[in-house]
Amino acid sequence: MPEMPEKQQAGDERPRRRQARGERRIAQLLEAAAAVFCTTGYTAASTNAIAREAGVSPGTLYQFFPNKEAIAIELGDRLMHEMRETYGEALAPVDPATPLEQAVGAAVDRFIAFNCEHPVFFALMHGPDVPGRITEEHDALHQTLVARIEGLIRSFLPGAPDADVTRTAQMCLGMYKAGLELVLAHEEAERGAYVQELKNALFRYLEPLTRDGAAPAPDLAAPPLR
Amino acid sequence: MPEMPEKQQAGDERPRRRQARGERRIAQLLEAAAAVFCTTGYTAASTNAIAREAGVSPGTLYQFFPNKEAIAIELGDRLMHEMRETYGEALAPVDPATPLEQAVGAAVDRFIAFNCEHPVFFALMHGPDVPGRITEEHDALHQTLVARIEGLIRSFLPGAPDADVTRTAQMCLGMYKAGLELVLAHEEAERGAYVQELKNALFRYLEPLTRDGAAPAPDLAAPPLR
Amino acid sequence: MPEMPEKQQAGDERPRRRQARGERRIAQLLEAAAAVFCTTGYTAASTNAIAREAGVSPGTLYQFFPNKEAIAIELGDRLMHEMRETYGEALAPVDPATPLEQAVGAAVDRFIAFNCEHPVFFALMHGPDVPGRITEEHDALHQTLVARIEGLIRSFLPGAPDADVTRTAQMCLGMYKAGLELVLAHEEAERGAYVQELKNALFRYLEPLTRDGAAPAPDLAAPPLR
Amino acid sequence: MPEMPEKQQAGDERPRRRQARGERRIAQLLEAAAAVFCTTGYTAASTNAIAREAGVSPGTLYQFFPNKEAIAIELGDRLMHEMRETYGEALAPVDPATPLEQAVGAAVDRFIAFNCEHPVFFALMHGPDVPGRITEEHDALHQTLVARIEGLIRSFLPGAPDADVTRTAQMCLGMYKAGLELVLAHEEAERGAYVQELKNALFRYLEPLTRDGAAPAPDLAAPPLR
DNA sequence: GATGAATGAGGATTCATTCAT
DNA sequence: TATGAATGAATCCTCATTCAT
Repeated sequence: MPEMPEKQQAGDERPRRRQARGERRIAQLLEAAAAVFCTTGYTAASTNAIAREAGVSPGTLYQFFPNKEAIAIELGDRLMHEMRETYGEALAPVDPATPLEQAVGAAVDRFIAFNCEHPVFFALMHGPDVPGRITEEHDALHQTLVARIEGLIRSFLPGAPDADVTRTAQMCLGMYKAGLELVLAHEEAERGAYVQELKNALFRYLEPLTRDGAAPAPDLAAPPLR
Repeated sequence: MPEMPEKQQAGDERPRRRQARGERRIAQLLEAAAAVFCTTGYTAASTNAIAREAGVSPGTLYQFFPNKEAIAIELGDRLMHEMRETYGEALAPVDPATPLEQAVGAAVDRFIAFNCEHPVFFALMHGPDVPGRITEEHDALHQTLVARIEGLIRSFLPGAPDADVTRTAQMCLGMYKAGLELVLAHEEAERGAYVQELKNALFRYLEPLTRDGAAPAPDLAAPPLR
Repeated sequence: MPEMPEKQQAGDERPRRRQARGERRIAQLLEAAAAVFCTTGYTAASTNAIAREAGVSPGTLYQFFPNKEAIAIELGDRLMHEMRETYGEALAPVDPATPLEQAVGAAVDRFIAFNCEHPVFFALMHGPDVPGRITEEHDALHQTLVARIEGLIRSFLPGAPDADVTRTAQMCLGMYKAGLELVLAHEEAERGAYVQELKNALFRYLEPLTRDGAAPAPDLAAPPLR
Repeated sequence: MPEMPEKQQAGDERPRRRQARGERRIAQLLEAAAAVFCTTGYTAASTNAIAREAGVSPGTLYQFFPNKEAIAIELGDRLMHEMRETYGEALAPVDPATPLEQAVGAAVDRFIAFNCEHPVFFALMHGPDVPGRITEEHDALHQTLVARIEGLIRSFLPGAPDADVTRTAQMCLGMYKAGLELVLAHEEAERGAYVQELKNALFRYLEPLTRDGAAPAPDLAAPPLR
């Protein structure tokens, strides 16, 4: 047992040196996984395909990840990390005085820009195509995004009840995803038009909420508008 | 259904009866496929599983459908057919005088009701989880739905340019899908709240369009950010 | 549903005709499995190897057996069936007047003969090499054999308590197996000598039990022999 | 650790210390191997699992053992060594005057006690479950045990021919193994009963041999049946 | 039409072993 | 020495599809 303590105690350098290669491999594998997820979708992606794409043998992949889901989770984590690094803690750090349309517009632009830089993002967000089968990695990503949107919403609606904010955030995320799908499906001018459409939809959805403090929505349900 | 008679010129009865049996088989298979798509998702569904679920041999399945996609296409077609039968040609046959919120509310309710009666609908709408890989059946379904929504929108905006109507319809469908996902993911009161939220989002998105005829939207595009 | 009853009702011919091929395949696969189990042992045997030995593809094997264990179970069942067919319900149908040594000798001879004709028997009896990991098929085989030996013992010791009979039978089976291993490991004269040795051991083990009715063994434990 | 420079021409200390570390590693690995063999069985045990259990990398394992079999061989050797250390050269150093039942009882008790202290013993004794595939380590263990039993038998039957003694020893070992399996498979009182049963079987098997000097067994072969 | 057998490539995963550090 | 990365064949098993009956 006292086999390696003398070198160990210093810190955590030692294990690192070995992992240099490994760390590179992991990055390589995640990159490959991203590519495969993008082209085939998460469900249809195979670990063998990922390994092949990464130019390593299947065994090597399994040295670093126990299975496909673990890869997706790690990928999602890194994506979230990068998003946080790039855009700060909230999706958009807004001061409440910012006009809503500006905040929404900026958030959408960032969201889309981020996705264009990291196309896997989209693939991971959609995850397996079964509603019931929520896998861990998909959910983690989803929850993180919802939390970020909640933060954004709260900066405009400080007093709103949690449940309402969550619901609104979920709805916004859904609209984001739907809009993103449309944006990605088009090009050039049409793409721009869809970007605008998404901004419109979100702005209009949120705008009424900011008019009266407490009530999260002047629901058009019972005696709704007017 | 009497789609290919030109080859069967001679008899009328024989082919009929044969087709009768075939029709039943096909219905059986589609029902089974629906069940399997719902539980495992389209991508992960296997033809063998569908055949098993239908209580027939794999060979029989392939006597009626050349492959998995064909099953999904036929399933989508029938779904669309049924929707048309149930709800008429437009998603909601509206008279332009109907208040928008009412029209939207009714359309959402129908949409959700239809999906609850035909859960495959959701599975098929989402289809394979890759954006680029638009499969035929998914697309057919999608186009049909878009067309229906376009009809609905046109009844409110008779003079709007095609491109704008299409874009709006696409956006609406995306919001529908996103909202449906949220609705299905919750239960009881919360589900109801999400239904309302979806209605709100759609109404608010569409409402400005109805205020001025020509301009599809008093876009917050032009003078927006500032 | 009323798709095939008219042919079905007659009996069970129809399904059979199809299964003729399948039945043959099953026999073929079991034969191959027997060969593989014999050469590589149960634990190390692979389903692919069995399929290869049978000259079929892996998929075919899985059409008939869900996994390796199922093959072993079926193999064991057939073996037991054959044993019953060949030797009757008891391992040796004895009349209590038969001298014990004769009964033992006959039983051993049959046991060995049976094993020589069906070498898998040995492989299956030993099963996976972990004591705790008793697999179903090994256990089934074991229990059946114990039961048969119990029957044999009871014909000599009608009044013995169940627990004692079982224990004795287990011991006999253990000795049988151990002896068989030695017999198979040798050839010619030496093999014969081991056969005799096994008979001796069993006879001497059982002989004292037959001398006094009730007591299963004049135990050499406390004041043993003398 | 500063142990590498010169090959090892002169010093006594240097090599020693190197071996010291190596010895510890080896012991560590063997211990781990024992644990793994016990839980998964020899055939199913993997070198990676052994290394993991030992807390070392696979590479380290292969620095000391060329393969799995070598581990088993070394493990068996050490086991035999320990047995010799603990119980002396013969399985039981008996003076011919000792009553047989006492000698047998003591030997069985020791055998079982040893196995309880070293559960691998059992796993190694059974080894790969194929009769033909006698692996080296299994055989070594087996031969050693047989030799020890031969010694024991000879102390009672000084004049018996080698072949007979060997055969008897082999048979005894087989019975031992079979009995041990039963003993381990039961607990509490039942376990004790099986221990007794094993003693009975061995004693009764050997007892006739001690009655007349020359003939190894008053075989029930020649004038037996009758 | 219907069946069930057959296929073989491909899925995830593990393994004994080797190699660079 | 020791490590951990790497390998690639082999594990079990499934799948879409075809074929003989």
